[in-house]
Amino acid sequence: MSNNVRVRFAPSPTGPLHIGGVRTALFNYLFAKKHNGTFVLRIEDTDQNRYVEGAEDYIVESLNWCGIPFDEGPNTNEQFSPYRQSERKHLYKQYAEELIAKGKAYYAFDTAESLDAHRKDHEAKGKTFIYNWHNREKLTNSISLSKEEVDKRIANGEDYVIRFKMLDLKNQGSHGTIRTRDLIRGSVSFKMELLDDKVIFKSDGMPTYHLANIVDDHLMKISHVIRGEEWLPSVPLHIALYHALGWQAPEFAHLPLILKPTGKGKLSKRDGDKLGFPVFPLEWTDPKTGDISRGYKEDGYFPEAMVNFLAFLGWNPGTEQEIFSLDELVNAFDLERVHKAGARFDPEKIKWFNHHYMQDQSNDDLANQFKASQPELESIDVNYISLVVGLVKERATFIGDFWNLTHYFFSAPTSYDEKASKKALKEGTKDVLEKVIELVNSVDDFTTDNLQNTIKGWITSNDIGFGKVMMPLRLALVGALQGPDVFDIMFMIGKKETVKRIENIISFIP
RNA sequence: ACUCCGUUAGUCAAAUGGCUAAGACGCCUGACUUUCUAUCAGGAAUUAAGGGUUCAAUUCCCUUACGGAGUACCA
Repeated sequence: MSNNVRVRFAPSPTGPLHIGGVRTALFNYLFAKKHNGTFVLRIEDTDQNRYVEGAEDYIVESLNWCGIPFDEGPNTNEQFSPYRQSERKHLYKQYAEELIAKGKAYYAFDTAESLDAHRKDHEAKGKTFIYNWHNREKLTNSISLSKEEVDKRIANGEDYVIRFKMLDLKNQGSHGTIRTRDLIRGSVSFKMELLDDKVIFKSDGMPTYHLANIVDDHLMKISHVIRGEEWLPSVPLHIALYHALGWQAPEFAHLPLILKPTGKGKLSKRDGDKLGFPVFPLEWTDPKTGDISRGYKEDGYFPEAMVNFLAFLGWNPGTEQEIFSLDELVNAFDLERVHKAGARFDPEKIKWFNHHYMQDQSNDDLANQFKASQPELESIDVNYISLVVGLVKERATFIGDFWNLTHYFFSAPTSYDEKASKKALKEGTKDVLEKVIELVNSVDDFTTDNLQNTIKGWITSNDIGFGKVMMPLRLALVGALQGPDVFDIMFMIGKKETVKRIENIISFIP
């Protein structure tokens, strides 16, 4: 596995890229980079009905925002292009026909309605309709029909699909099982007799996922297929297809699914709406309905935080280290350490990662982001904002938290928190604050240290009790009982403003 | 219903056929003779159940339960 590692992320452009898809892409990326391989993006747009305008661009932008760009893909002029299946349409039919010629596939004329009827009929009897070896001779296809009849139907332009002959009793004799090795799950086996004859080529002239997928993986020399667990049941089909075409199958690795934070099933857009967190990397506007789905980026998450969090959903390094840069992830990543069981999505934990990555950024960087996001700060010196940010950033998770945390650095409080007032404003508070004004005025060199020494000195020498002074003082400056060190706040807003705010609250006290 | 996959605290999860089953998020408590959503210190909480194999099982095997996925001319 040196330089021959080629992996692909192969989404369908049917809407915004789901967070689970991002994780799949991430694991592909990590695996590729770990082995000095190539990460390919292939757009699987074989279903024209489900194509959604803008979805492909969204996928590309999302990967870029996450910092996991592809090496080959649409609009890169690489040797295996094109990378959109719709542009590779001409490639697939010949392989379907090759399979027919080899007796491994056949034409089928059954209409969707008649198959539906069969399914309903079976269901009513408590059985499952499977189109395969046990009934294919009774259905309408090139096995049950004469060659003339088949030719005639095709010549008449009748709709047909091509089905893969999954198990051929005449040639394969026993039913048996098909066994394979999955890089994550180990040995996996399937009973051949229960498998159905899947449609590999549709009546609209397009291949189905299964055919297009293996043809492209083969042609693009994909060495490892890393995809979601929902594909595990298709593995026997894919392996049989590789065999039938005389190709070597790639290695498979099926990733565990990402589950809802609570309740049953896999994570869906609805869970995000209900519980108030995004399930998409970027904001998405539905081109048809105009509905907007929020994105991690717009909600204030840093891509590093999301990537770090996602990496730990279904994988861990086996050490106690949790904070990983992308490079460190590449180094540590190993498919063997990927879990088999589905992982519940925890919106709280990704916040914790975000908080952590916030602390890593410089005050200046954060100040610039803060300033850009808050109209009130337009005329404020960014250096001042930077100092403010430095005082509060350890209690912020998002840039969007800053305003709530710091507005009193920029303008005086216009009201006082009711509960805090009850707690802080007691009998005698007025006198205490009046004395504090005196003390503040007496500090000529207005620094945090000088303020602190003066006021704390006064408190201790008069044996007053810190709470009696500090709480009303904080309330005067902030409007609530929150924020960083009171002396830092006084220093930042300056002597004049400090005095003004204390006078304000004195006049507020009845 | 059938097929496949899975199951360590509320969640993400580590570990080994054998000492008190890591760590993180969250939660609770305390501290910081000034607040807190921060910080620090503590705490509660887990091997799904039942059978085997074994001197010994969370680890290996079986059964049950539960969970997930798939059973489309969707991917």
